Amino acid sequence: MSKENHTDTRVLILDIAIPLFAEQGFSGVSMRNIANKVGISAAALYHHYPDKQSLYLAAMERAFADKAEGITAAARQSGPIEDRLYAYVKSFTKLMANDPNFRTLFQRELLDGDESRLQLLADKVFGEAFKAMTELASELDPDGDPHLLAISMAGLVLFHFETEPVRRFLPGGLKKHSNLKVVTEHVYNLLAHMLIKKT
Amino acid sequence: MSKENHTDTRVLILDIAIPLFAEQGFSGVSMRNIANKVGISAAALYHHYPDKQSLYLAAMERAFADKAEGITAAARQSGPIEDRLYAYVKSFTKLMANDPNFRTLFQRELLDGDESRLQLLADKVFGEAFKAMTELASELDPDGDPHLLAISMAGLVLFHFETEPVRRFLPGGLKKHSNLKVVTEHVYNLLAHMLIKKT
DNA sequence: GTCTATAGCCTGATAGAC
DNA sequence: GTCTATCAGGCTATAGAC
Repeated sequence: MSKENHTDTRVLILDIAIPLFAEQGFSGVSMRNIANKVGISAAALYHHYPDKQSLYLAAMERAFADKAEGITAAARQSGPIEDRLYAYVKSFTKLMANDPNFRTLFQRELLDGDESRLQLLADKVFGEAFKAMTELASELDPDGDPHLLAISMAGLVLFHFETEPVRRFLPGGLKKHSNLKVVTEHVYNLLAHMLIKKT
Repeated sequence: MSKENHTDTRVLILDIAIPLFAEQGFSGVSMRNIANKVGISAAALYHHYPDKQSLYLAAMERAFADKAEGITAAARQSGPIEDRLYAYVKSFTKLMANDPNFRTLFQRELLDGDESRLQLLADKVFGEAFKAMTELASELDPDGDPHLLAISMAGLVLFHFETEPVRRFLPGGLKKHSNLKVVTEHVYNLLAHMLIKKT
């Protein structure tokens, strides 16, 4: 039916490569590393992907596919703005807490992504979700800059997970501080102050 | 006087290596890359540092030295809490805006740092500054968790710079959104809502 | 679709002359 | 303190058998 012959191996390779690239980055992972874990030779990898770059891009596409849809839906659900804000924070936090590969690869792309990869990230992964977030931001603070507030709303969540490995060495750092519910409540309460001020 | 013979070259190597490691990460930079830029042979590098790992650690130590002192001082200056909060946000934003190598290396260490490197980061680089931030957080929200709020206060600033390469592809993204003053005012206003609620 | 073998290059690191 | 030369091994990628 389709032009290409999609075998199980083709996808299996990506599912093995994704956590490897997340943990060690593009230049930290070799084709042999991936091949060994898949259980085939490095040469066989080249039957499925023409080169390492293509394999990496295919892995990113799979790792990033449809990940932000829950966030978009949460920010746009019906109901009072408090509920939408809470649903947004919860779904964003959930994504970060439950999919560490996604989060890590996103961080790595921010550091290492070239122009075209960043454009893809902005358009296909976060485009619609970010638009929904700016709409929410406009309601939260009609006089402010929605882009700035949307970025803040995202950073507020992400940074709690980004700093997880180092926080246990910082004063007051506890295990519960990476807990989904704890982060959700904290960030929601912080952002909800804007509403309290307005009403 | 000192046991080791500190030549200019020893420091020059680090100042060349720091931006390279920031841009391409540990595994993306070779000893030959560094040597070429310094203008010496790769073998000469090994006269100054026993191996690549040691050179990298020395580069981190130099890149991170005394960077957080301004933040500590700002958070602990005398005056009303509004002023201290503003001074903190401004000094943190300044550091992130003016020292991209520092910021990038910090992000990379969060991704790739092993236990001992993260401990060093927590103790020597951010230890005192983070303590000052938790004290500020306690004043801002006496009923909240100061560790959580301190993390939020940092993430709120950092994320605006972390996302700089991708924001121009997102709706509403403008050049001014990485501007020092714009970010400072935005983050300060956001955090100040907590004060308004309390007073 | 997978293998072995290998080309050609880059890697970290060392030896020894100057 | 820097050099050239080199080692041993890893890297991406290809050739060709099965």
